[in-house]
Amino acid sequence: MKLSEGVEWAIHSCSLLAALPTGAALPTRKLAAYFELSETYLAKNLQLLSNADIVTTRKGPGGGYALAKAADAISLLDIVEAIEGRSPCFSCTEIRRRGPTGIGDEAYKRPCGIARSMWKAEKAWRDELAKVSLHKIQAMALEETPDAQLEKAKIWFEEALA
Amino acid sequence: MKLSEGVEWAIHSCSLLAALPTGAALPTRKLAAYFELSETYLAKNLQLLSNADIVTTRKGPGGGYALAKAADAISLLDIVEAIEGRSPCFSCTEIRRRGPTGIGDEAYKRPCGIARSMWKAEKAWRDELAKVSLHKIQAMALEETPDAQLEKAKIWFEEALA
DNA sequence: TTAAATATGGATATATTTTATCCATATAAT
DNA sequence: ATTATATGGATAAAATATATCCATATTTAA
Ligand code: FES
Ligand code: FES
Repeated sequence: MKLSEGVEWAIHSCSLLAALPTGAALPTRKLAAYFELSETYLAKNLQLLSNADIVTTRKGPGGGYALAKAADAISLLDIVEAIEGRSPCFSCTEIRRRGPTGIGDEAYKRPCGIARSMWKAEKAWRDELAKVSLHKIQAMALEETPDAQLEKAKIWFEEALA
Repeated sequence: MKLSEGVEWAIHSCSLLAALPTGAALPTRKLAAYFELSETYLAKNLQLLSNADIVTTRKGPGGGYALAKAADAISLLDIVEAIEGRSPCFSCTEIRRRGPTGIGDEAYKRPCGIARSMWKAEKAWRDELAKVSLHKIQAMALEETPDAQLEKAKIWFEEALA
C-alpha cells in the first residue's frame, strides 16, 4: 500500500500556488522547475487537480495554474482524493460466498464485518486528512523553511511573475 | 493506493483458524480449498503470517497452520502489517530541498509539515485497525453468516479434521 | 525405517499499475 | 498571426503485485 508520488507533488504544488498574489498564475513549466520535477508528468497530476476543481487554469501566454478557492477551503483529503481517486483501499471480494460452504448470493445482505472494519479505519484516515487545510500546510511550511531558502524563493517568485 | 489481495485472504484464513479446536491445524491445501483460492499464492501469504508470529506451523502429515496466540491478542493491524509490511503509505521525498531555492541538507532538521500531517492520518488508520481483534472479526462473521452456510461449514470441518 | 505430507525460501514468470513521454488539438494573450 | 499554454489520448518503460514451480528440510504415521 503506497500512495503515488503524485500526491506529494500535488501538495507541494498547491502549497506554492497558495503563496501567489491574487490574479497571478504559474504554468507547468515553472512549477516543475521550482521543484525540479518532470514537467510532462507533473502536467498529468495538475490535470487531476484541475478536474477536481482544486485549481483553475488559464491557457495562453501568462496563463497557468492558480488555486480555485481559498487555501483554508482546500484540505489534504481533497488533494489526495484528486490524485488517488476515491475508491476504498480495501476491497471486499466476497470470499465468504465462495468455496464448498458458500451459498447463493442473495443470502448475503450487509457488507461483511471484515470490510466494515477496514472501511471504518479508512474513514478515520480520511477524516484526519480532511482536518488539515492547505492553509495550515502552507503556514507550517513558511514557519519551518530556512530563512536562506525564503530569500531565494522571494527572488524566484519576482522573476517568475515578472 | 490499494491494499493487496493477500490482506483479505489472510484475514479470512486467520478467522477460520480461530474456529479450530485446540491442537488442530489446517494445511494450505485445505485452507485454499475452503476459500477456493490459489493454493500456491495463499502459501506465500501464510508464510508472511508465520514470519510475523501470527500463526504457528507444524510440518508433516496432520500438520498445517494454527493461530500462534489467542484470537483476542491478534488485531487487524497485526495481520495487515504482516502482509503489507510496516513502511508508511506516504513517503516524503524531501522535495522541499530541491530546485533552485533549495539549500544544503543540513538546514532541514525536522520532518516537513506535509509528512507529519500525512503520517498523523496514517496513525489514525493504524490505531483504528489495532482496535479490532480477530476475536471480534470471528464473532461478527459467526453472527452474520447464514445458517445454511454454518451447517455446511460444520460438516466441512468434521471432514477436514478427521 | 521408510514413505508420505507438509512448510519454507528461492527463482522465475505473468499481469497489472505506476511513472513518464509524446503529440495533436483547443484556447487565450499579445 | 504568433506564441504560450492546458487538455486528453496514445503509448512506452519501469516497478510492483500476483502466481507458479521447485528443491529442501522437517515431521508424522505406517
Ligand atoms: S468477504 Fe472478504 S472481506 Fe468481505
Ligand atoms: S518535503 Fe515533500 S513531503 Fe516532505
